[in-house]
Amino acid sequence: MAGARKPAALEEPGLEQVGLGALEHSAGLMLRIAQLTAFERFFALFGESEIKISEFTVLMAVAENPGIRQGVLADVLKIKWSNMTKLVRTLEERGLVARHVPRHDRRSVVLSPTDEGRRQIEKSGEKMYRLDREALSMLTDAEHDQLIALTRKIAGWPPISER
Amino acid sequence: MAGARKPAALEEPGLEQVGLGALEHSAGLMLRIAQLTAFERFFALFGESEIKISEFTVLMAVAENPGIRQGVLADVLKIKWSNMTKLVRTLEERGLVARHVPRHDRRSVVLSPTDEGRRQIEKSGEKMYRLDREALSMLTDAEHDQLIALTRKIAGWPPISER
DNA sequence: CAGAGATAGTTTATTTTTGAACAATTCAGA
DNA sequence: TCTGAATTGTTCAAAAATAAACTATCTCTG
Repeated sequence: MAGARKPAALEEPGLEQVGLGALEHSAGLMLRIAQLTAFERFFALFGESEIKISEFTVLMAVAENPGIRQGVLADVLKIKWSNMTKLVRTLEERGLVARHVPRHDRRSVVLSPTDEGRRQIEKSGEKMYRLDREALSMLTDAEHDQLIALTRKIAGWPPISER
Repeated sequence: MAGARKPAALEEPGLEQVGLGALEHSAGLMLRIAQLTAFERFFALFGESEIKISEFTVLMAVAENPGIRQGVLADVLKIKWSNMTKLVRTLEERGLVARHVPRHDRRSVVLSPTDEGRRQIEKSGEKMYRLDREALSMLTDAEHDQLIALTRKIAGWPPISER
């Protein structure tokens, strides 16, 4: 019927006989394809919802770091500042996070979760983690841990043990 | 001066004291952050150029699979069909790939590289792979292999050994 | 302390991506 | 064979992401 024929299910596209030759050793490309696959699967599981996954991620990050500057959060999550502005405004309008301009640096904006925001996390947090893991259910627990270790290293974050 | 303060160099954003709590165990999120980091680094190394990386990737994939249907390639590379249409047209206009409608199925379009396309690959292929590896230079060779194995598995591709 | 330059965030124009509607086939079953 | 559904690809309008210009504030240096 439409352009993309797959009904947003969890099927295999099935590389079949394609094969990308040397391209398959490009970790950058593979990283991207894997990421898109993972998100496709996640969204298929997650379905429609009020809050976007990017918004929920920011909300959770804010709850974990109350008083964080919005630009710092943007950099950590690799969200562009101009997008973060819009995203945070949405969260504020929904009463999930509060923006506050600190007296000592009136250029900046720091964020904290509202009670409603905390409630939202309480309500949906567990589901997020469950679906995130399920989207990657082709990996064993050991492989899952390996993936987290590798991605941390790529992102330049310290290994879990050192924190 | 501008929104993004970093001069597109290879600096550490330096997660510093942030820490995302449980979110750091979301492999989906980590996968995304790692992918964006890797691409950021790749582009910083790669600089300006005639051909976009997505275009070059398609060109190489076509050269590896002459006669492949454009929709199949789109699915494998996780490119939307509507984007693939535009992308392939660009490659055709530059004389790098040829489009051909096979007689037995006149709905479809199959692709093959032109001589000029092959020449382009000859010219730039090595550089691509080098920079791709360099963008992930924080990984050891063993980790790099691990990453490729994991991403293949996520994408639903067979392990290298089985091919 | 004046002022140049840097930093934080927002706004706006542009580009890119997406999704839905569409046309042209092909397929499959009555 | 005929007809309704499915496949393949394109087009186009809407949504999202990006980059560049801009405002406000802060910092540092002479």
